[in-house]
Amino acid sequence: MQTVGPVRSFSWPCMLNGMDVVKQKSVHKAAESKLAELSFRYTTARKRLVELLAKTDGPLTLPEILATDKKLAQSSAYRNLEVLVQCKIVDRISGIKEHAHYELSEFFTGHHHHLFCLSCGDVQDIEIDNCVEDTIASLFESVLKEKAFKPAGHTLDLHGYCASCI
Amino acid sequence: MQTVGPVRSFSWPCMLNGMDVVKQKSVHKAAESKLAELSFRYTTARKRLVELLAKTDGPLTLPEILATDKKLAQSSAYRNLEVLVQCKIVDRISGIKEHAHYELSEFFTGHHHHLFCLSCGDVQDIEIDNCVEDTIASLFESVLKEKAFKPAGHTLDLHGYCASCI
DNA sequence: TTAAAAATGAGAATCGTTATCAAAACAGTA
DNA sequence: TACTGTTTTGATAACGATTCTCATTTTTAA
Repeated sequence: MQTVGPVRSFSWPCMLNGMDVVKQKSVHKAAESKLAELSFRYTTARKRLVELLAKTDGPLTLPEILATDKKLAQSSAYRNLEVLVQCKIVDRISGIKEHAHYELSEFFTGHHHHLFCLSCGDVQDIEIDNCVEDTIASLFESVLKEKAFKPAGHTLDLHGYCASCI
Repeated sequence: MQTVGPVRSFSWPCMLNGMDVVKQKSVHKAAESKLAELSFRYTTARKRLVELLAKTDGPLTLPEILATDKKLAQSSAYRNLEVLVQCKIVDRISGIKEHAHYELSEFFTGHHHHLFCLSCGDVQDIEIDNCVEDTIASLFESVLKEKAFKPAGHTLDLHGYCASCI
């Protein structure tokens, strides 16, 4: 069961999970070129990871990834996800519970945020209002003034209880 | 060296790190009563933890806590911090780097957010504009409508590089 | 006091993640 | 194609933060 989500208002190459075949191809192309920039190869194992994350709606843990694609070896998956994160192809979300979650980076999915289920540890994507984003951006400015701190990004995550845990 | 920070605009019992002796006493009183609610005792070890966190400016890791108070045992410190978190006396901040950070809960310190240093893993407290908070609150509303998700809190954290890592 | 319950602390165990290393796959060159 | 050096792989071991175990100590309440 794989559904296509709502269209997001970001410029190319912002794409959605559950993206169609044409878009998936450009994901692979972009991934390959991003890897090449750091002299990494776009191997079969790495392609399988990107493929899997591209067709999945929402971030996955490593056990979930391994369960979905039985051909992936644990140690290689960890190593390759690290490489993909380094090349900004994948984002790693360190959650509240045990396992980290992985998803295609915001380069592909567009800037978004997360819902963390405090009960089961599941993580969902959410988009938020541009006006909130703008406010956060202005917050950056004031932090820059008050503190000697060089901002590089932010996380605005909501914690609560997901449908299956309510 | 222990300084008193700026006054925050939250109702009692919002207090600051580096709080004075009188306020520290009320922290202990509140901690004791919160523990009692769940039938926990306010033991010496727990008091030492609260004392330490109350007089420190910003969240601490467990190694930092043990280094500061040599009388605390590692396993007991972990166990007691867990109890204190459970009683909402302490907040646990799972950072980007290895160790989690602990600080007095927002019940004592007021609602605030964090700066994560991507380089050294240090975590600082920051306060943000009420208007940002309001926007986030309204965000909750829309999430409630769109998803079957029961919100319980949020984190708005800035990632970047702290003064000593720039 | 005394008995039951809770807390302690040293060490062992757990578990997500990372490192190791020999074998396999690959790229470039002649 | 064969050669050579580099990258990747995957099984396994190691690591490290946190949690668990359990005998001992402390505390509570009768």
